[in-house]
Amino acid sequence: MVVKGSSGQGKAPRRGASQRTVPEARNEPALSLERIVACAVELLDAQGVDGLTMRRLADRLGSGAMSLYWHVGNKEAVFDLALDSVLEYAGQAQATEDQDWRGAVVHMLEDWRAAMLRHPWSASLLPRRALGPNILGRLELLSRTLSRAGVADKDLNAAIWSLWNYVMGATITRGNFERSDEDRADAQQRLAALGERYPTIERSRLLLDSDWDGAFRKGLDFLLDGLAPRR
Amino acid sequence: MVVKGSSGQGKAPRRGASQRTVPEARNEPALSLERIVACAVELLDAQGVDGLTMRRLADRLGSGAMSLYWHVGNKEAVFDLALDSVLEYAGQAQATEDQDWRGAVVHMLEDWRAAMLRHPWSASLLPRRALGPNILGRLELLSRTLSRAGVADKDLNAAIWSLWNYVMGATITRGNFERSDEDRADAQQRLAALGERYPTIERSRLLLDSDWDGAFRKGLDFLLDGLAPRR
DNA sequence: TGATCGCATCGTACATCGTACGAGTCAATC
DNA sequence: GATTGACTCGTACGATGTACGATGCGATCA
Repeated sequence: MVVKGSSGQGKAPRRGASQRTVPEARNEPALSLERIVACAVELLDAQGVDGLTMRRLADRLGSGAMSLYWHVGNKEAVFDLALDSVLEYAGQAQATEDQDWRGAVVHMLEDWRAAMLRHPWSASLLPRRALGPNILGRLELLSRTLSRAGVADKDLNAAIWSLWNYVMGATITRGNFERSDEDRADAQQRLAALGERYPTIERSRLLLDSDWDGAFRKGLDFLLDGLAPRR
Repeated sequence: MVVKGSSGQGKAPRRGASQRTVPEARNEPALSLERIVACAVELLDAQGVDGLTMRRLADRLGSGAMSLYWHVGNKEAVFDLALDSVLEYAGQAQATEDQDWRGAVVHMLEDWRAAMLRHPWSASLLPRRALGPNILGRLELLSRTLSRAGVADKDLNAAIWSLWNYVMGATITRGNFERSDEDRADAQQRLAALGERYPTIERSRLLLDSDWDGAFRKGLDFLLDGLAPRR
């Protein structure tokens, strides 16, 4: 059993009422794709992208490193699965039917951004062709909502990508500047040292105390105004 | 001599008219930060992010692997320097004085995007706090131009980040979907297989033949309309 | 002239990584 | 009882980033 590419969820091992004896020498509940992915997310949260090693992951799961490869194919797949698993979206069904399409779109995109900010490593995993079911689901929802809101078919793709791009960029940027206080101090000092070369951004304290959330909301509104004007 | 962080460019070795004899046993022109960075970019262009190894880089430069560490500190620094070096912008001085501020902004941002698309690896390096001089320069230019165009100080940071975010996201997304035909066929097939779950994005062929450039331009225009309305 | 010193280069060595390979263990089936 | 297939894991290999120390060089100073 191998999950290739980014798409996979394998069938869970069936194991009935009877317990395996060896793998869980005393307590470990046996490997499964779900456990692996969940544990990978934990590890990424705790140690960041570089902290995720197949060996460490296996240790945490109480198994041998090579056992993982029955379930996942390779490390790339672990990354892809972890990323997609973090981007699940609950509000699929209900909100769509609202006539408040704009509220629905904003809600989904803000939730998206929030999810990624909860897991800062996710931003650095984005630059890869990972189109798991959750990501596709969000795209589908976005697409359907905009379409229902009256965006013409010929403008639909442009609208979707503009919004998606905006969210991606905002998340990545935000993640970059949300480092430790120490890093922030570093940046300030470096900028001050080069102050005369970059007077405008130094004066506006661009790197230091921008209102990220406000800026995100504002830009999003402008985009929506343009893409699908409030009638 | 060590370039720490992302900011550095060290002074070039001074070497007068006389040649060193050992390092360039016959032909190699001696190590320098510039040569290292330029060669790193070449290597990244040719082999992608994973293709860049200190050993390979050193080989190309005709030197030993450890020699690089006199100039760069660590591999991270090489990445940061390569990224920034690719983002140089020529149009600094002249365009700024134009009254056509909007043209200047659009030009700079499109040039930015173009530069990153010329070097597809740059997108995957973005999610890191790399603020080299060229990136800062672009931010400064953007900032100054918008300010001069009449954007109020209190709105300035939000405007800058919205634009920056948009460009980042667009570039990263575009890079992801510009893979080989083979990958594209893969995606198509995968989507078709799951067709019934994602009918809307399948119908619009979202992943296949979107007009990236057009979408980019359109979204950018909307953003600019909102952020700094044409009077 | 020789001694000293800072810049720069590089060989060796080590820890760590992803993972190929194949042997092992079990439950279910024949 | 033999076979099969799902699953686990120990060992091993090649590659990587880089710490460390040895080495050579030109310039400076005695």
